[in-house]
Amino acid sequence: MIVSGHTVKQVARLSGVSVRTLHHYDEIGLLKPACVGANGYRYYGREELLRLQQILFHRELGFSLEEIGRTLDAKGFDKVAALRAHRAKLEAETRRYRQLMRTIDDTLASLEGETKMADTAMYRGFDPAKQAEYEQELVAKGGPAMQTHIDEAKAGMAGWKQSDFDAMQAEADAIEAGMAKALVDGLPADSATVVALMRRQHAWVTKSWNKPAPAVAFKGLGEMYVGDPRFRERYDGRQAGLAEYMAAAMASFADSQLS
Amino acid sequence: MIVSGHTVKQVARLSGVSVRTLHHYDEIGLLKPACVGANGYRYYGREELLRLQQILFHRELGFSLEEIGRTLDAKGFDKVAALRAHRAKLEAETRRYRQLMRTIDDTLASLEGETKMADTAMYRGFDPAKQAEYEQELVAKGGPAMQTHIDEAKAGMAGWKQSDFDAMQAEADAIEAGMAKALVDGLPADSATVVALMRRQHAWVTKSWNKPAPAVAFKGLGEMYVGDPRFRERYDGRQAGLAEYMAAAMASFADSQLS
DNA sequence: ATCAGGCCTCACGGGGCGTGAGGGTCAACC
DNA sequence: GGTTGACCCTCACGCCCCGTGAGGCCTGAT
Repeated sequence: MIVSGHTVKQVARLSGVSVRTLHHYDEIGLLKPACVGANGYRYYGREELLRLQQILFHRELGFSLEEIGRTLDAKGFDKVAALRAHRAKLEAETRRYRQLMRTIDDTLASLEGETKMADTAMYRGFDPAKQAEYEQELVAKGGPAMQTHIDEAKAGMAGWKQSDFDAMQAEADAIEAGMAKALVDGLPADSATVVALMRRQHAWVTKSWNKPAPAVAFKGLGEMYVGDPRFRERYDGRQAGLAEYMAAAMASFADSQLS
Repeated sequence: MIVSGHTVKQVARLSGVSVRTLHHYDEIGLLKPACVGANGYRYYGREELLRLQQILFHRELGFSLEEIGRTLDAKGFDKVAALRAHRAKLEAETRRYRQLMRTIDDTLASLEGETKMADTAMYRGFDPAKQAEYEQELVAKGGPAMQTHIDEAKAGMAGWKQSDFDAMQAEADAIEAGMAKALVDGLPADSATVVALMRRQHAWVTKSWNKPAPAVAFKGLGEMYVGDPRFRERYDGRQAGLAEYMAAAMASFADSQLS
């Protein structure tokens, strides 16, 4: 058998990661060499280089190595779609950076001009999860900010594949079923069971938006279930009163857990 | 004594960090509360909020908590200058992100068009330390890229204070003294002693440039010591032939260590 | 034959918190 | 004046992602 390809050092140089990192990735099964020589040497081929690129992108975006592995190994994983999603996230990050730069400018102005700055304004841009809140601060409750959220959600989902949608559908279905049962059982919106479901709901929204939903937005989403006929139909069609029940649970959850 | 200020949770909400993180920062002495109640509660004031903001900026830029502490506690620390430096780094990061996005676009094109991509091109933008090399790839050796480096170096140094300069001066002086001695002793440019000094020199350049010097640039810097009369005067004034000796050592180091 | 410069496998450690366990405190309402 | 429930505290263990040797084999050029 002809052994060819790049050695660890070569891959390290190409990609900028350390040799130790490659060893580690091999250890945990994240990136296995194309083949291993009789001497135990690792050899990487083009496919592995591409996979490493994917890994680095995901890592750049803050995923854990385990998540990355699961994502890349999920069947139906679409490289093209994933790359597009990465692009979108990078754009979001650059937006966040711009926000940070503005925060710096504001702080500078406040330091030089001796004008006082609101406590909340000092941290704009640090927490990605709070980014949306700042946006909402600007346009007041409701308004166009919600639209922004939805737009970003769409941008994030651009990188998905059928299997992802299927999985998300399944989870949504499970949550709705649980909520329908809770409703029928007459559980209060803040009962442990419902709170647990809301936790899943929040995780679901987080995933589908590609970022944690801030409390206000989560609550607003719940209100949308009641207000928007398409949503209302969907929920009430499954179980009478489910839309309102969901909204109540989400509001309660938002107030209690995410405050 | 009147105890007032923000509690941990409040600070956590304002800044987006976890309560545990605040505890941790207190533990390691990075961010102490303004005062601690008789009950042991931590209370943070405006000054602490500002310090936390500084910490978050530094953290965002990848500094270790220890480094952050030392920087913030260094007397003569200039908030304004530091903020300006942060801005510069954020700009650099956005540039890197743009590079990453371009890499994505290239990869996408290569995936869709079935055209092959150079192995090196696949990783553009991942390793900040290699960023400069990509820049140099574009403008060929020497040229305007060097200028870019110098400009960025200046931008980085904008965030320094007198004490920093003093420390850097001292280190530079020590290195030069060591090199002068090595020269007098007739040590070859690749002797262990000299290599050790070069390691310090490289670290020094890394610090003064706020990022690791790529091999080509390090070598180029050495050449500048010979070519630029101001540098030449400085070195040869200390010890005849030192400029050339430094250049030779740096070139050798660049070739051997950083290749 | 030698020798630098890769390569390998352990194995320890360390930064930056997450995550309980176990237990006080405080404001508010009964 | 109790009882919540939401805070607060202090340990202390653990996890992730490697950095950093130590100790030893491979290999290609001199």
